[in-house]
Amino acid sequence: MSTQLTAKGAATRARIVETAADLILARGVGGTSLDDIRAGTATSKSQLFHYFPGGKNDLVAAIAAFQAERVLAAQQPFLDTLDSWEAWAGWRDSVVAHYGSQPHWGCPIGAMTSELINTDPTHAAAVTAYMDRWRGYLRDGLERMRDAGLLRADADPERLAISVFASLHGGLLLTQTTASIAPLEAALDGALAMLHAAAA
Amino acid sequence: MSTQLTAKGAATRARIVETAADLILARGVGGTSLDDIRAGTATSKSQLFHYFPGGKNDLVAAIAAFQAERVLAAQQPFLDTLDSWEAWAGWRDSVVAHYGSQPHWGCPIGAMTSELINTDPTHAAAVTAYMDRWRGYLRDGLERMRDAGLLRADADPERLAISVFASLHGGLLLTQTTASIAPLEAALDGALAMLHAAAA
DNA sequence: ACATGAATGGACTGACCGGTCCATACGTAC
DNA sequence: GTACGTATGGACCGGTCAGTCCATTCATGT
Repeated sequence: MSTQLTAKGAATRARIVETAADLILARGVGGTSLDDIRAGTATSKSQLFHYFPGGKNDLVAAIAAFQAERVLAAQQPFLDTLDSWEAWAGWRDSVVAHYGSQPHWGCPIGAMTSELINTDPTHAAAVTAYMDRWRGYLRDGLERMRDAGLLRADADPERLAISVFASLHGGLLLTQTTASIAPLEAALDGALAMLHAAAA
Repeated sequence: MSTQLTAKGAATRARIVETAADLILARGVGGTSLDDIRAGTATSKSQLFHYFPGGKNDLVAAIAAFQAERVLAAQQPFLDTLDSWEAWAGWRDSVVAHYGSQPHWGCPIGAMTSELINTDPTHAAAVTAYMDRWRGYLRDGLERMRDAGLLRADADPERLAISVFASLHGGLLLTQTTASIAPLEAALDGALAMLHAAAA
């Protein structure tokens, strides 16, 4: 990335990432060609390679980072303060609201993960890092709750966080297959019930 | 499918499906070419089209059915008798054992679902039907448990089944990203804790 | 205005892939 | 043994895709 970017160039690059992210979310990495992206962004082939010298790989990496930031940002206010039962309920509602308002069902990161994990270890590692960070917020909140006496002393925040995280992503997978937000709600409610079962 | 199959032909067809299923499980539908399958099965291009006249679509459909049956068969003895807490614990262990013994991480059906849902509605519908059937076993068991007084009368078997199913598939997704069976165990234990919270 | 480098357009290429086609080998019924 | 249908081999075709290349336009500093 030795080339300089003018304001115009940066805007074009950002436009490419955003639009391509939606295209890939809708049709998958393998199902989206550079020509699709070129058409969708009103750019030319040379621009794609100008801004992403590494070609599709570069672009996919940028999109993965963009998607991950977007997903985490939407929950950020809640993720930072998961130290009370009310906060968890609020997080649950914000997750449902966020994924219910998306033009597509399912989780952008989860979908890319399962598609790339078997074909592109480099990208998969990057995406996995985002998922770990995400799950870390849940664990940290549970840890604080345990230390505050809201959870039983023998509760395992890491393990509980994994379980909640699995419910979340499983629920998101089911929203895809059913084209409905209901499974996500059921999954998250189940996860919260599970947490309450570990209350002090 | 008007052609006749001799015993030899049926054996070849079965060999193609089994081997191709493993290839696709390892590298995805889009990441597996007919040439890969041809090489992996020691057959020729014409045989693939001889046994699957509809081409790759036909083959993928056959593989999806094969995978689904394989997965359900592995749990069948447990799925039919999910009407006690002991049975659920046994199911949990059998699921962990089954997915832990696979050469690859994650769920064959889940992976195909999320890959095909955006590109091939026909296959996605077939795979979704299998997932519904699978989830139905869980719901039926919970219904029997509620009727037997093991669950609270106001428990919603359908909703609980969705939640457990989501935990299962979320856990399987995490086994992929972490290359470890631990997340699945945590997810299933969480799901069982959630069920116990609905006990009478 | 002119020079420099970024931004853009789009034709072109080589590889890959799904699918077709024809030729050959095999097996079985008569 | 011969005739017919299945099983198999592999060359070939047309389309698509990622990636290359060169020409042109635009913006900016001097």
